[in-house]
Amino acid sequence: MARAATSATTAASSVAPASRSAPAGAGAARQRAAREGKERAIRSHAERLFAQFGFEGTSLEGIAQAAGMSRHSLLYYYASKEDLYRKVLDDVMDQWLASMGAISASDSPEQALSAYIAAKLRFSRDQPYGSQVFTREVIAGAPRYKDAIEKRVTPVLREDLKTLEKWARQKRIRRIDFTHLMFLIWSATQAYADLAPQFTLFLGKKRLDQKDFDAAGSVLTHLVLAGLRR
Amino acid sequence: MARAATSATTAASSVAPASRSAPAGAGAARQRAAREGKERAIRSHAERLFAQFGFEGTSLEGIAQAAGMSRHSLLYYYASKEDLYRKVLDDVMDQWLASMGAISASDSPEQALSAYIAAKLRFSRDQPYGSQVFTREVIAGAPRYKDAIEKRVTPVLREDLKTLEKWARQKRIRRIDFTHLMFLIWSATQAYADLAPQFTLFLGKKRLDQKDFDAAGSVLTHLVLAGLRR
DNA sequence: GTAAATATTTACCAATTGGTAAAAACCCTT
DNA sequence: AAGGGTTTTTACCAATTGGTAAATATTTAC
Repeated sequence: MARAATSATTAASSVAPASRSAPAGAGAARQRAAREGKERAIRSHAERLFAQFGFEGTSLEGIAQAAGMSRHSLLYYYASKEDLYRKVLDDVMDQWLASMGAISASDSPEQALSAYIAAKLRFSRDQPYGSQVFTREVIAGAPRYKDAIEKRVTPVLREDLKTLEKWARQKRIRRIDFTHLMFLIWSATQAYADLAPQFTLFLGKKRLDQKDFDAAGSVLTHLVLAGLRR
Repeated sequence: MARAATSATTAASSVAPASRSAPAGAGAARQRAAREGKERAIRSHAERLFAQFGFEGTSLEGIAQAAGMSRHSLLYYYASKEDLYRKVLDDVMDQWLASMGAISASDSPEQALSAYIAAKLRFSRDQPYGSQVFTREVIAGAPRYKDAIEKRVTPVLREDLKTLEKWARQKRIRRIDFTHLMFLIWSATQAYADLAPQFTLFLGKKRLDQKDFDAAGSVLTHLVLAGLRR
């Protein structure tokens, strides 16, 4: 009954129709571009479906259909479901690291933390599916991505802790338990992607808009800065 | 598809056994107790497995096996997978409402909010699986439990908002966006159930202990109270 | 002991799952 | 136009899925 992950309409999407009036010799390049486009399309649809139905609940058939190809073609590009899943999460991590970065140690604590929170919220707004896939993986105990989390997320968090610790030594912020502060910022910002359905339900609207994200940022930033004031 | 035609079997049979004024009927009581025990066992194992694998990723076979019975016996107690799933979430909601309650309007804001945060964290500690099932459902867009969330969670949240609003009018707390404040408290406390695997990974331990929950409560309470100070 | 309710087992089913192997079609370079 | 690499299609497969129906066993009440 995985009808859930299988879109009824075969129509599908994506994959730009290879512009063929390309100069001679560019055939290989066009081919490569087409391939990359297809792989990107696959990962993008997979991300959306994994977010909604989880790893086990998403079928390759459903992903392939959404991407406008057969399951067998999909398996030509990705060796297995788990392979695809991991590459989707790789994408998420890449984009997360690219858009986030660590807490800027050179700015003032107020500036740096505001910017950090804003960036994290922007990520939730722009990459809700990726965020959801990530959270689902974590809830399940990270059975397929533990190593990558350990290797890519943990170091960044540790770096941030050092920055906060330094500011505390300089008496620029109050010393509290910075680990749990980071957990709080992480979870509160993450929630605007993961728990958006619940939030919209309560707010009585279809989707969160920019105002909601602004308000969320204001509240969280205000609380964090107030809590760190000496 | 065909699941619409199924039901009424268990519901009908559980209607009062024709009030026989016979001497006690200790046998029937024992039988009823045994049945309740089995149903509780089923729901409890189902909760754990739904938390780990989600609705689609959990098989009735797996639940039945964990509960020490055949899939067919399980289907005797619960008409379908979705029926069982919803009843698991009913349990979660019951326990949540019983252990939480609204923000106490009669206490001082500081007292009431501290108690509220502590209770929510206790729930995350004591019912991590239920919390996870709930969050998974929300991430997926609450396709199977939207009504109950709307009916049972939303009113409580609204009540809490009114309390905060009242305090603000009385100038006992600073007026901020209380809706997003509630979202923040919800997500931050919820995270200690849902994201525990990530937190333990970072903390380098197997499971969160009481100290972690205490520290989490301290940080969150401190931030909330500091942010609400006028 | 017997009838009736309660519970479990057996038998069966159609659909879907992820994946392999090989043949066929397509496209690019020469 | 031919050869070679790249994609897609066809054919298969064994396992698992949730669910129904009926037969059987077990327990309870009389």
